[in-house]
Formats: sequence, structure tokens, C-alpha cells
Amino acid sequence: MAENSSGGESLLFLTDENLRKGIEAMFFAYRGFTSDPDRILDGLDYGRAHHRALHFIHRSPGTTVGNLLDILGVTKQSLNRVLRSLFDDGLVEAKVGKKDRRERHLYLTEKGAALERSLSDAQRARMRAAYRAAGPVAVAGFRTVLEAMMDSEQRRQFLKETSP
Amino acid sequence: MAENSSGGESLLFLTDENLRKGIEAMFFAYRGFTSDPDRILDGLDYGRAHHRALHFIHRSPGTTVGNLLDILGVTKQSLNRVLRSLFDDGLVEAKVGKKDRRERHLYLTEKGAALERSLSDAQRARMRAAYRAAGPVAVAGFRTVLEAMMDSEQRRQFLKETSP
DNA sequence: CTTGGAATGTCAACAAGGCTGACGTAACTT
DNA sequence: AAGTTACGTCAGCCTTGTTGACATTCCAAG
Repeated sequence: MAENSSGGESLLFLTDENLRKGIEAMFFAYRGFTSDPDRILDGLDYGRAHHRALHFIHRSPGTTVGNLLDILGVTKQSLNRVLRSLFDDGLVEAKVGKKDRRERHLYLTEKGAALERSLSDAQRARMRAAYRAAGPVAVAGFRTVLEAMMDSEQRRQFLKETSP
Repeated sequence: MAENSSGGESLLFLTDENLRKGIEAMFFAYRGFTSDPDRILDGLDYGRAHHRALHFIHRSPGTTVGNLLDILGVTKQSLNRVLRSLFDDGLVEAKVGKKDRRERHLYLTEKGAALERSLSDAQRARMRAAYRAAGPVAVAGFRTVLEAMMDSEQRRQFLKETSP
């Protein structure tokens, strides 16, 4: 992963004070990160949970409910409440699996895709601005640290999907 | 959207696909980031909201309730619910302000400091491991991108406090 | 074929922790 | 004396997480 390996070189970036600042940076940045979509959702009858569902269905059309459960890390009951409202409002469609008819494969409708787009446009805009301001080297570092911060199982999942 | 036209220098790190991966990385990393303290809190009668309060009172002993409201960005009713339970359990003390006796200055008790320490130890351990694995250059980039992602007011606050 | 177990999805009820609105009290400021 | 500020509290609502119980579907073993 890295160029370190310790030795004598400066490990000053590992001081408790530095780590504390990193922790707070995560907290404040995550708040900014979610704020734009949250603002859009507010007023519609949806919340952040709906956003997450739309995002991952968009990313992996035809994914099953069980799949989504693994990715989102919530209980099926919790996810179901969200999905039901998305069905009812015609944002998401479920098709019974052909091979295994217990499974429901999820797809965005036109309407669902439109909402997903507006949410993700807002979030991407902030991300793009941050990336552009920071530059490619910083962005690479950003990704490296985030990956190292995930649970190992999560990281495995994250890295295998659509490799570079 | 396309692969960007614009200048000659590689702006490939700004593709929509790349941004999407960054967005997901934030999501998964934040989950890892909070999971260790959450596990500790679970079983005690506290949650993430209590953790946040303890963290910022620890960081700025003697801070006022109003201050904390600004930092945490929640309503006083919401914060009050949390603070009350921390008072009741003897983790936090409030002292009436000397200059302005309307203000309550907040401090951790020994017991509160102990819990804060155990939570922050867990969180710092993960952070340290991630930092160490990624190396100092990546960490610098990480911080740069996070700062660029905050709301501007938030960033101002964040950067002024205890400068490098 | 049938029956039992494993996946998968649904319904009901509850808890944490956000929110708004209204009101009260003490203390500072003008 | 009047208005503003800092804080606390009551009441009630919403989102989104949780468990527990139950229904459906598929598959494999008898």
C-alpha cells in the first residue's frame, strides 16, 4: 500500500492531536457531503434512506433485495419500509426473478431515475468542486485513506466492483 | 455528462464514475469510522449523540451549551435530552458562568473523561491504522479533500481552531 | 410426491434521536 | 423598566433504525 515501513522517518502525522483533527474533519465533511441531497429530499416525503436505496439500485439495476440488505447494512424490515414507499410512488419497480422466483429484482422507473439524477447531481457537484480544488494527488490520497478506514469485508467488496 | 473536454491536463479524476466511487467510499468509510464507538455505546444507555457531546466537551472544556449547539448543528431540545442524561449519570458537569451567569460551562467529570477516552481510543485506533497504512502523503490529501468538502462556514471554523 | 429446512420478503410494534412550537426563568443590556 | 439573550422544558411529530412473528417460495431428502 504505502511508502512507509517506518524506520526513522517522521511519524508526526500519527500524533493523537493529528488523529483528532482527522476525526473531526470526517465528521464535518460528512455533514457537508449529505447536506445537498438532504435539502432536496426535504419537502418531498423522502429521507436519506430513500436516497441510499435509489443510489444503489441505480448503480446496480436488477439487484435483489437481499443484495441491497448486504450493501446497506440495515435490517430487511427497515429497508422494506423504504422500498414500499418507493414502489407506491412509482419510483422503483420489482420484477420476480426468473431463475429463482423468491427474488425481487429492483429497477428504477423513469420517475425514479429522474429523482436519483437530481440527488446525485447535487452530491457530485460538491464532490467535483472538492476534487478540483484539491487536485489529483490529494484525491488519490483521499481514496487511499478512506479505503483503509473501511471494515475489511467492506473494503473487499468495494475494491472488487468495477476495477480500474 | 462526458469525460470532460477542457484543458489538456488529465482531468480524468473528475469523471462521473470516479466521483461516484468517491461518494460510495465516503459512505462505507464513514460507517467504519463510527462502528467501533457505536459498539461500545451499545449496551450502555448511550448513542452516537452522546459520543459527539462528550467529544466536543472534552476538546473544549468549559464550552457553553450555545457553543455546542453551533458545533453540533442540532436543536437545543435535542441536545438537551442528551445533556440531561449525561448530567444525571454524572459524566458531565455544568458550572454557571462567572462573567455571564446565564451561561453554563460544561466539563467532563472523571467518569465522563473515562468513557470519552475509551470511545476515542477505539476511534483513534482505526484512524491510526488507516493513516499508517496510507502514509503521510495520502493523509495530507485526505485532509485537503475533506476540508474542501465542508460547508464554507464550517471550514472556516475548522481551520481557525488550533492552527498547525 | 411430499415434507421440512433455508432464503426471501412482509407486517406490527417499539426506540433513538432528529425536528417544530410554545412557554418559562433568570440575567444581562439599553 | 423594557427588551434581549441563554438556557431549560413540555408536548408532539417524523425518519429510520431495531426485534419478533409470519408468509411465500424453492430445493433437497425421504
